[in-house]
Amino acid sequence: MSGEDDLSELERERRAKAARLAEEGLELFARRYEPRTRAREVLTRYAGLAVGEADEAATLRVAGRLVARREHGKAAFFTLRDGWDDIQLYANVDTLGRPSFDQLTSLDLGDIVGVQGHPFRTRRGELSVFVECWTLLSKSYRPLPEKWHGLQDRETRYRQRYADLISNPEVARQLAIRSRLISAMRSYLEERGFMEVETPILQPLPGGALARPFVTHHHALDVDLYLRIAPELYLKRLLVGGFDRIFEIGRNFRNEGISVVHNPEFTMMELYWAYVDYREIMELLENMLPSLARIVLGTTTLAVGPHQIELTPPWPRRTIDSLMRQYLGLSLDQMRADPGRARAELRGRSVEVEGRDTFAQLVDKALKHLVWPNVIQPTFAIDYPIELSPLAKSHPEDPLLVERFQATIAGREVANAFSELNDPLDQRRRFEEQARNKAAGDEEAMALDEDFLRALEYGMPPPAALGSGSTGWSCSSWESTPSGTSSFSPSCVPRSSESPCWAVPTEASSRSRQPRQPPKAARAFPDPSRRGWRCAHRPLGWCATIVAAKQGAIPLRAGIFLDHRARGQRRPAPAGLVIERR
RNA sequence: GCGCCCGUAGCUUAGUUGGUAGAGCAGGGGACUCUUAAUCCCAAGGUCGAAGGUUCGAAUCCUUCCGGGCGCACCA
Repeated sequence: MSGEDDLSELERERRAKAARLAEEGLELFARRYEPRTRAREVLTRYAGLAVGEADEAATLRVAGRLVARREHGKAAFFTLRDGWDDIQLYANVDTLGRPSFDQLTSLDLGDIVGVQGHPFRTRRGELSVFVECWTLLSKSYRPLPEKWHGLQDRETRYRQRYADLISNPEVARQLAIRSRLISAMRSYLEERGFMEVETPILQPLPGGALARPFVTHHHALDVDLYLRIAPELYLKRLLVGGFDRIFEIGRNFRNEGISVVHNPEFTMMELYWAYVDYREIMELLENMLPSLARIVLGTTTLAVGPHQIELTPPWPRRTIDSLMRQYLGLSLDQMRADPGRARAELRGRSVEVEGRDTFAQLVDKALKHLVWPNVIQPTFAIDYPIELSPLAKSHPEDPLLVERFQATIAGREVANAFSELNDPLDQRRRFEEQARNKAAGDEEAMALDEDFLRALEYGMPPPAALGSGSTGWSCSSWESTPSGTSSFSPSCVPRSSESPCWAVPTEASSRSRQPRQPPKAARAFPDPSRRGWRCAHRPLGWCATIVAAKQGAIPLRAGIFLDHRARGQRRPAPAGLVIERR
């Protein structure tokens, strides 16, 4: 809790008002409000009430946050927000009595209240709850963002997702859709004989995808572990063990750039199906998505931007070769044989390419810049060149192709699948290829996983697999409103004030007094020689930078943690050392 | 990493060729018993991200720093 000095005028005003209400005998933070009816249910149950009509026999109890107030002397209207549904309240002096009415109208926007009353429809036609009595459930000490424009600032919206959700209920609705989608997907797969499994997130070797991993450390074992970049290799081990239809929905972690569609931690569904190839996976997907859409949205037609997307199967299958011919004017063979010409054709279509781009990268860029933007309706792009897909099984008719598809909807890659390699010797060769790339400086190259190869050597039934990231099947492609991100809590660059902060008392402070507000968990002082730590160096405030050292290639700085009462003094008493994560 | 842009009251913002800030919402006081971005009246709220510099004078121009956003690249 900040000291009074740090509060804005508005916050002081709210605290004073809260104290006043408490004096009048109001409990500021109640325990429960039960039974209660959700706003959504009230709105549907009484949708049939005619204008001006009231159902005085009914008693409703609704609860939520006051987000707007319209006073009319001896009457008042409120907007109560319950989740992402708003319902109007009407109160007047005649029903509540003067003291209760005055208290109600003096509440702050943002306060959470419970209200008992009956439903009626106003003369202007809005279904409302006529307040007969009310209870304060939680006092809000912070003013809400602007009621009409909502919270706009992107940074604040991501960092303070709670404020965003209060202020922009559309975001809450999108997240609820996403949640229902995942739930429906689970049921759909289970009904078709797939078993949900959980595989390690902490892995001794990161594998199954080409990406930079996050590293962490197991202290008891004194070994580095990696947060998984994909569950793939562990799911395949389960296939070896005999499970023939499995899937996992969970987080993957990739140490890459952060953007609206790329969170370093993201949810992904991976599915493995033994004894089939990518054709069955295509059928599964083109049947599953419309089915989920019907459950979650009640329709198989989606509005995405200006486009109407129809999910009904079958979706067209287009080979990469035919897509290249159509959009680039070159076949795959031509591109492979003459990358220079492919580069020229791409440049001619104003796609930026670099001289060192390989055949695989050129195909990738052509897909991304020329093909996907033009493929609006659900489509399977199939039969990728082998250079793009080191883990896929080769095509029976063309050794330079693999059995792989990507499903795209409205130009977005929704899923990626292939018939999986199950020859351990072949797999070993491809790992070794990756090892050479690693040696050549490719940070994303896959590590050779001996245990995984051993599993394959026992024999894995031929499987096909599907991977689908949540950005593909969440709001942006399922709903027309772009809400920024599909994540409940988007990752942000940590702020110095939000970074994990540890402090240990120094001699000086243990002799004097502890700072009034030491950072929480001020217990351990992590070894500063470990990567990724740096000093907090806020210029004047809680700490001051005292040294800048260099440890290996990592610049390190440690700081003195000051008792904040000592601010402004010439020689403040150091209360501890502070370091902060980069 | 590279490029472009931004930072003004709790929120949403205006600010002209440089003359030390003007609104709306929210908050305070008052009026109003069916409003819905309610309305009307009154008053209050700002070291214009920070520090330097140029200038008689800086929110505005310059430099540095801090915080952030958006493209591109990598990728889901």
